[in-house]
Amino acid sequence: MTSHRTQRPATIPDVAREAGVSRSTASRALADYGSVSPQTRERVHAAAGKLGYRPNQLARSMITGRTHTLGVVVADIQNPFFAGVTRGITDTARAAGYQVLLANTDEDLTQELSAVKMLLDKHVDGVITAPASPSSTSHLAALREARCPLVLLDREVPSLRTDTVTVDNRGAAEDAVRRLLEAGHRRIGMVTLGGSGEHWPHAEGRQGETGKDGADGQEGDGRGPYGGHGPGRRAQPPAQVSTGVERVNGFRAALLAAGIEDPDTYVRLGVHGQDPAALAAELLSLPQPPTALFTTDSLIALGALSAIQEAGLRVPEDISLITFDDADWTSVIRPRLSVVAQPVQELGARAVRALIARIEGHAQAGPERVVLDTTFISRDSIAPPPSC
Amino acid sequence: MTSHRTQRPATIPDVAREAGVSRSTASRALADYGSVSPQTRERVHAAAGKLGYRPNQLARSMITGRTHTLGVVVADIQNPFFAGVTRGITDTARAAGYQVLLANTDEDLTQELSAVKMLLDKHVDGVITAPASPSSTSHLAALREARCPLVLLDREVPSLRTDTVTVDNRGAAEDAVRRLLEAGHRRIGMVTLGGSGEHWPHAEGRQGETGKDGADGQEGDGRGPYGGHGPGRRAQPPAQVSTGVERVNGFRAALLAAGIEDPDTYVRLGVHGQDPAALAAELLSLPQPPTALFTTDSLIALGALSAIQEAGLRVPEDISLITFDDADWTSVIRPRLSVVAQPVQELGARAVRALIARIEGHAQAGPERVVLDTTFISRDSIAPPPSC
DNA sequence: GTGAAAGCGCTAACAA
DNA sequence: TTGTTAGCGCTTTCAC
Repeated sequence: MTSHRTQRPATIPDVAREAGVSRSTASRALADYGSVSPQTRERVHAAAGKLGYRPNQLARSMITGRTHTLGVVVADIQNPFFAGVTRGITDTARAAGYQVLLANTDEDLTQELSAVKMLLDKHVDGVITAPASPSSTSHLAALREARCPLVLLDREVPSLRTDTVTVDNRGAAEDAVRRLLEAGHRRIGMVTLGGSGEHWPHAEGRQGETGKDGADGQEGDGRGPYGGHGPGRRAQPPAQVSTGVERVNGFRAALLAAGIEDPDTYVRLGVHGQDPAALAAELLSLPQPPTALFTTDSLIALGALSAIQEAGLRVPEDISLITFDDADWTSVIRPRLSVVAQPVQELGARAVRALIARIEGHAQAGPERVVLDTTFISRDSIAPPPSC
Repeated sequence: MTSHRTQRPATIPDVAREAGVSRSTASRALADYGSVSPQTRERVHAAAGKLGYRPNQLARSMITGRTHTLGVVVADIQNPFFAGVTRGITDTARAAGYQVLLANTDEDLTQELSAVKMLLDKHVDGVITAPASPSSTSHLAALREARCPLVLLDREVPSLRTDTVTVDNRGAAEDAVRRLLEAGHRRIGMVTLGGSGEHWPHAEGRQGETGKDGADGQEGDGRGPYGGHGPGRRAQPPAQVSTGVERVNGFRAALLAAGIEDPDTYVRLGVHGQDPAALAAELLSLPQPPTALFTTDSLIALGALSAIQEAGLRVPEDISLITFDDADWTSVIRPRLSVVAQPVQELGARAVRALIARIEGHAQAGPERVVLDTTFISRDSIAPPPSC
């Protein structure tokens, strides 16, 4: 009964035997560390090739503590924003020799929690996430405890002091809304989904019943008033508290700067899962409805569009519209939508680079904070308000 | 120098010591196998809880040969079709206690190859993929060799005799085109991207310069003529050769059945990466342009829409349009698009279930072939041809 | 029902 | 430069 050697995958002992060296020499030659003479190296590789040797990554990982796997936790891969981000992540990771373990959470804290636990159990080398909550972050702290690097994407959690990759949400929103103001609009509505409701703090000003913010509350900064500024070169903006909230703050700043006293009248900050169309419809059915709408992602824009049509209104004659996220359809529908484009793939790519830098030890000492520029793409969905 | 026990994660020996049992007993109690007395079991679990013990999945996997990880290889997560499928996959996998390792290929065979290799190296328990080519399948055969179950999604490779989850592309296309015919159209165009060009066989009939089909060529079926049939209850359709090609065949069958002699005149089967808008524009600039267009995914529909607008045409007055895939925007643009909706999440879910059944050994003997129903959603993009 | 001992495939001290 | 030895954390015979 001769054993078939092709049956069982070849192991280091097999290669060592074939090459006539010891296991450790074979290992050194194959994993490319320590010192091996060129000839032996050659011989070992030849033997490995001949036997079709593939290192058992499981065994290797157990020793080295590296799995070359990145954990990615996002709310919803079906949202074009996250789809683009994920695309950027997987591509960049692969190019750097890392694989990606993906989990959806639907903005649900419980799912996020168990996802992170799983990732930790699987010994990922690092985690990228857009956290559902800035306050309930014990699972994220657990990552630190396990010495598992973490990069926050799209959303910041100041209390965490970890690497982040975001866009300047406040500035971008402010800039976008200013375009609406410049077109002559005074009643401007905003529809956004602020994450999982109670978890995220509400925006500055009245709208808020607060909701415990900042949590562990080191780093009390980032809450102060924010000097208006345009896009482009600028000083480091303060830490953002929540993507949705920051955008509301930018919105409000723009209106305030234009002398509009009660900027919150037309703000609808919904919770995740709420129907954006209903939120928009609510605004449109007001006695003095807004003459322009600002939405914070392409899915919400779709809802707004739906409500606008339902109300028998036309864009931009009756109502102007700007949205975050340059989804593929925004330039095909008529009128084409003016948008705040986020560099989605780049966001993912930068997150991966920051994470790998951290993993491989060539990152700066403190947390790195990457803030990418958005691009306003002017198309046909903005016109002066109908009364003008 | 007392060692801090919270520093290093607790291991089985730690738990065993704490519970006052042997390693093997602890292992048995924790992994829940063999026989352990209820009391010991209790004691071990208590100890584990106290120490915050988490099993090292790497070590466990090395022994058991199971990683509880599924490999997923898709062309492009940014395509809403794959985003939906991936969503279905991750959700179903998580519910079943599996994680998902994701890879994008951009329909590139080389990337698909290395992705599969990586997944194998990572010892995934199974792989789900929408293969880029039906002929170059050596990497997929390698999966079988490594006893790694494989489920094909959206596309079939008859030579592989493995589980597949698809929709009835031919029937769905035929049905959709029939709607166009019933509206009075005779010049119907089709724009599709057929995967990576040379890899996929061309459609039946003239269009084809062939391209080696079927490859290893066991199972020569699935190429014969295909009796027309509606959606819904039906006999098992023959194996599909390529999603794109099958749809072309359905298209052609419908036209032929309607007595149109030269159904290929307005068919544009592009290769991946080609600009769908250009393909559509080409059709529209013909001396006798089509009065209706049929596209095979939402991205192509966007391209077609773009070309239609460029040509100064209106939907549906000047030209009718039907597309595969009920992307979110199709029901919001005006006119709303009539579509062939695929059960995207369900496709992913079924693929996971088939795969896990295979992995866990409770699957039928032969390959399972799941063919899901599509749904035609009638909206406003179909009208009689302008000349009528 | 429980424990002792072996071993998965690999890397990493330490010698030589 | 190379070989010897030990051991990562776990499961799993095999005795008892």
